[in-house]
Amino acid sequence: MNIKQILNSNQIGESVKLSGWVRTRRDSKAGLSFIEVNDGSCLKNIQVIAPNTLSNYESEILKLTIGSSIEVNGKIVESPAKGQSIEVNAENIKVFGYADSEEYPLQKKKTSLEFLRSIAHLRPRTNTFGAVARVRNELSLSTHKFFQDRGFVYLNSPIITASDCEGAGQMFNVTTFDLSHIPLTDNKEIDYSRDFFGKRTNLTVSGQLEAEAYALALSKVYTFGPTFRAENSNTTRHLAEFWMIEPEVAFNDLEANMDLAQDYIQTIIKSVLDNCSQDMQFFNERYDNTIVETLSHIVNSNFRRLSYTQAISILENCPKTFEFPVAFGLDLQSEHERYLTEEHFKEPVIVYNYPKEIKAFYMRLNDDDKTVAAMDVLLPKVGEIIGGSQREERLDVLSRRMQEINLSLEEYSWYLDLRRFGTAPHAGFGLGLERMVQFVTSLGNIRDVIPFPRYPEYCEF
RNA sequence: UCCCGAGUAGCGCAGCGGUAGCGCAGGUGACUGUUAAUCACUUGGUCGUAGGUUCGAAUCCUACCUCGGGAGCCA
Repeated sequence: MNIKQILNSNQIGESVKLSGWVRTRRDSKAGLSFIEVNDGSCLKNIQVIAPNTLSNYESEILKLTIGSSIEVNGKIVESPAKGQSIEVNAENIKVFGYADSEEYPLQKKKTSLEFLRSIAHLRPRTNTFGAVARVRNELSLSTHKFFQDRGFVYLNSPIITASDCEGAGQMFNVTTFDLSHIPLTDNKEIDYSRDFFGKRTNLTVSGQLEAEAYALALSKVYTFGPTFRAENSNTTRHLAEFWMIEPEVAFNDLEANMDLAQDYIQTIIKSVLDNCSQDMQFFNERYDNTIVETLSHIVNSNFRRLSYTQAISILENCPKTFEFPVAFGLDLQSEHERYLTEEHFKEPVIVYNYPKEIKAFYMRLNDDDKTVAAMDVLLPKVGEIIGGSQREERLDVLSRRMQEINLSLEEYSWYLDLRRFGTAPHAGFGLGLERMVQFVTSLGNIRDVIPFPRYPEYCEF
């Protein structure tokens, strides 16, 4: 049994075997040692009582340090002391490995998240990172549950792609070239025809285009995979490698898309509140004493929906002065989004119908010919957690918009085929998993909610 | 990439022109069904790097490096 099961079972008198890592050891002159063991199954440790009658008490138990790994066989008993209702009386303890306390960096003391980032291979052994890992897992699991329950098909969109898709930012080049001897054409340009795929290829920045192909066949699909952006962005909410969830639904319009986004966010947050209450209590106590309340509120109330035009109007008429100008046609800056969601409404906000000039070519042009059916879901603190839209399903309109921004119709012919043959209205969005984890755990830096973060100038472990 | 801020013992920090200190961790001892145990003692630092100013620099100046926060880009 793992420690979570033992603590929940309350089977007094039962024999158990448990394994884990020592969080602390206290010795008593009464002839026993208290060993708190954690195995990551839950936030809580279990207290193991090691009597000095154990054959290896002097030789091994008294040498157990924080971080040592052990296996315990013993009996579950009621604890005579305060602090825990049950504990395990050890009948034998096997030591797998010690952790020299002069060298092991995790001791009973405060450590900063920045320092822990430098020991990312050991930080999962802390309360915070254990809790983050479990919450992240719950968000992933409930994501699959949410979509599966609604008849979506899980789609594995390609990681390597040849489409220089949607200008979603700088891409990582994928090549097998010997970079010190790159083949050149007669014009001294890189000869990608001699590369592995015979053309220039990159890591995906979005599975959306491929998801559209499958949505226009299976009706409802979602992708959930790694995404790569080579943008030189150094912030608390950007990573070069992150995980994105992208549902795509045929016959949905923008309204249905917003409904889906809200339902999805509320559902996965609720499942974290329901299934990770101990971890959430920890974040509430240690990081943000309003987070559980905030999340509960979000689960139970509709997101505020307003058009871009309405958002501009609110910003123009608000008493706050902004660093960046506010006007129709200009994109909303971070400070504007934050004002809307953190100060004005103090809850999640969905802004929709943006000017076409500031949004991607595939977003459906509205009848006003000025705006597109785009939507961004904004959350307090993390900002944009979802970007999505109803897609342009009209072949002529889509072709025209692509030509306007000089996209090659030939290269995207397969994408245009989707409109050429049996086109249908459809919509979807992308949600950054890490931003969701960040929001739910209330941790300030996205680098602390992914096991091994990758960002400019940093790819350790 | 730009704008701020910070780099002092393993970790968290104070010192801000006179030659380095506190807390925690570690070590030793005492005490204890203990619980971030407690108490006493104790190890440990060429103050990010390289220059410069000064009789004298952790403290002032310059450059660089690293980290953090904010901005842009976005998920």
